[in-house]
Amino acid sequence: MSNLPPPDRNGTRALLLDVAERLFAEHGFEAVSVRQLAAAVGANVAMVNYHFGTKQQLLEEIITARLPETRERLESLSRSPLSPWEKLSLTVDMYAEKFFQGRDFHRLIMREMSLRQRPALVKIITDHLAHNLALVRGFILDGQQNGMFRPVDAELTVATVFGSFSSLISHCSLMCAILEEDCEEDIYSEKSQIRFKAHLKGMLQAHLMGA
Amino acid sequence: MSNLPPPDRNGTRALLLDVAERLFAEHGFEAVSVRQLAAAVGANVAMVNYHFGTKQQLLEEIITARLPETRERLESLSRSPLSPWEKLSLTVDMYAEKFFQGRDFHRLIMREMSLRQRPALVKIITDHLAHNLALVRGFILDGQQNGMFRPVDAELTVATVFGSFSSLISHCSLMCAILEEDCEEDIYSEKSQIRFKAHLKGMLQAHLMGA
Amino acid sequence: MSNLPPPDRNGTRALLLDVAERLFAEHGFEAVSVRQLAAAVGANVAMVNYHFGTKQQLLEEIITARLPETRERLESLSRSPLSPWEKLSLTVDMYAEKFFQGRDFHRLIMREMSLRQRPALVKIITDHLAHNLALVRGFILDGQQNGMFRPVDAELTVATVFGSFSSLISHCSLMCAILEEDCEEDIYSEKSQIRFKAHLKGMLQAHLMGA
Amino acid sequence: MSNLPPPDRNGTRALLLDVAERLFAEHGFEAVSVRQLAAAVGANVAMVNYHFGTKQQLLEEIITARLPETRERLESLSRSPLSPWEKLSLTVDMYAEKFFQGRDFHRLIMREMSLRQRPALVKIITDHLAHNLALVRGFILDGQQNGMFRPVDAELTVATVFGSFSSLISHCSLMCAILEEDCEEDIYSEKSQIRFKAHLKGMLQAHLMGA
DNA sequence: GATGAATGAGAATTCATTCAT
DNA sequence: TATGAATGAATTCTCATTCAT
Repeated sequence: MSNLPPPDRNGTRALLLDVAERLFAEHGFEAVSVRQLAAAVGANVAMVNYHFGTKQQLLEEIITARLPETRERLESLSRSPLSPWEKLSLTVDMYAEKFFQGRDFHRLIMREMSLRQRPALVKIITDHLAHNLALVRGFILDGQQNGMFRPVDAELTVATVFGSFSSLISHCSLMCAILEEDCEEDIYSEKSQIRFKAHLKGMLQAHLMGA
Repeated sequence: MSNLPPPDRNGTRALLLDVAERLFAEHGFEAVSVRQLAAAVGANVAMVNYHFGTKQQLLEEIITARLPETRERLESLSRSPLSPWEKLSLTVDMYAEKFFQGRDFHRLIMREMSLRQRPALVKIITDHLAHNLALVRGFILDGQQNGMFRPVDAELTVATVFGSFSSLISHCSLMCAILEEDCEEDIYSEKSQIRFKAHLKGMLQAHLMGA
Repeated sequence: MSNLPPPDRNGTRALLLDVAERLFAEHGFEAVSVRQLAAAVGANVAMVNYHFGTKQQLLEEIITARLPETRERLESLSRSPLSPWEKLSLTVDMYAEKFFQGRDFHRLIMREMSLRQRPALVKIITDHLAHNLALVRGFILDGQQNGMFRPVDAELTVATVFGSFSSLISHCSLMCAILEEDCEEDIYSEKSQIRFKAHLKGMLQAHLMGA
Repeated sequence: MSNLPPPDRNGTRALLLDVAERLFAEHGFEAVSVRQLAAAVGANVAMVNYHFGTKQQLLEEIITARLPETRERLESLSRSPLSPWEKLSLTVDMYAEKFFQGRDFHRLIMREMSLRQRPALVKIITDHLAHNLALVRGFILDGQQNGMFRPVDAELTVATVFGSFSSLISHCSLMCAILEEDCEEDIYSEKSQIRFKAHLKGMLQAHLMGA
């Protein structure tokens, strides 16, 4: 019951985490130098190593800090007494909000997964996401067992949902072109989010429960 | 009267293109040094610059050389007298084959699109893919106009299909975990490809035409 | 209460400026590598870039730092109440001292001017020197207006004086041969300087004022 | 008595000599790459080494080929029955013509002399020029012996004449500024040459023979 | 916590030159 | 003579990291 002052009150460290997340997401981990980072937060070059040990540890901290969030929300959803379809529907809502809001973070981990550069990090990310998606798959399997859902390919259905989110976030320039938006502000607007949720839910409904 | 097979012509150059595609796909453009590349093909360090000018121009050549392929196949499909659903179905087949076979290339361009490092390259890729996806959207719109398809969100449907492919290729470690495969050989096997095609077509059918 | 003399402050930076001036003057900018420079001052290769950004910026700093000196002295001479001839005579003295003492620097800027490699730098040097020589020409024009000097070609007279200095500094091996000196120590000795001043003043006197 | 076709009828070799002289003069020996040279004459990279052995031997051939010219003309002038002043006057004419016309060559050898990079080459140039200037000094000494010239400093007088030419050629941008010409075409025009000859002869006359 | 100088490894690139054809 | 690919050394510069203050 120690009422400490908020532990990350220290400005530089928190700033570095924030700015690094954005810069890594935009240009890639290897393309952002420690000097650029330091300059971007108005700190000394040595601060990254002082606070995080190495540049890679900074990356690891960015990622591991935010990974557990989704897991917790999915698990509580899983324990709730809602119907499988309601759980799936809320899952779509939650993912949409998370991905749209934390675009940088998700672009970052998705790109990290597509590389074979830092296997330990890939494993951490993969384990987290796989656990989450297994929960989502559970919703589908539940629905199939009680006859509410048709016998679709549950794993690939989950993959399709995840891929839709992932692509919308990672390939923003392409999505702008497809959606004929002027990009960036438009594509991640509240309106777009609503449209995207409706599309995914509609498709899942047809897929799982028929028209 | 020497009708030799091109003897050693372009040996080094072609080798570099091949090996670079694989290495860039695996570790990312910035993480692969020119020295590594040269070592991997058993050539001198200077050969990359000799043949391509700069490392980035090598990347550009890799990408621009293979981009037009898909476009041509989609355009001929577009001109064919098949029904919208048949066109869509063949499109799924073609994309599956292309993505599964040319995994390295597609991982590469998808990661490139997710970065803001080389805007000119992103534009080239985006333009090509957007053109292709506009053709696919055309198939959906055609189906909707002749009453065969339901009034779904055509653009986001296309995005979902693309996202499914993209994620399957780019996030291979995650997909392995979801599909409970031992990865790599399994996930891109003939069997998986058939499964994936069936899933996508089934989902599209339910989405577009009802159960 | 430590009123230390600047202890080791700027050690490396100042050393680099000094040594680079000498090496650039002797072998030419392009022929001196950053490695050689670093080795010559016992510093790390990266120090040139750390302190000056690029090798060329080091050159620019060497040059722009010392250019203004002469200007100030000529301007104060210009404002003085001396006669035109006295001004000219003191100008010869000053130039002789400057050139003999700062041989490396002057060889450097003179060679730089003879190249078309770094136009921005050439412009800076040219502007400075042209301003200075315009002041010297002013002394001649003044003398001509008040009837003390004959109507010689003022611009080319200035050019001749400058050329004499320049050649003595830049073509040292040739000057040694002409003057039948054993070179280097002899040619830039106090004795030589006196001889050179006397020659130039004598020639100018005959040229401007008759025997 | 073999009436061969002129031996340097071979285009590439002669072209290389010409173009290299110009490029070396403009940008300096070290700044001009063999590839640039080859490109400038539309030949293959290997041609420089094929024709001249090394890049430096190309430089040496450029220089040694043209050095003897002036010597011969001065020696024949020396043997002529003209008066010392006439000889000096013709010397000024000859130098002016040579320097103005062969600017590139003279800029090149003058810059070479100001470096300590290629001592053997410096020695060859120095020996040639020193021999020539010794002849010119002889004209002055002759005039002094027969009482026509005053007892000026003969060596430095020669140095001044040489320095005037040298500076006019090497520091063209500065000379343009002093002479308020728009440069390049103007400064080396026929008119400028006449002006320069008149100035030098006038100055020498006053210096050597009084007004 | 923070600074600025310093380090050593490694990056991409360019160089003159060579060689088989 | 001429070509184009190839070589290996050397170039400038940037990197993450460290250290004394």
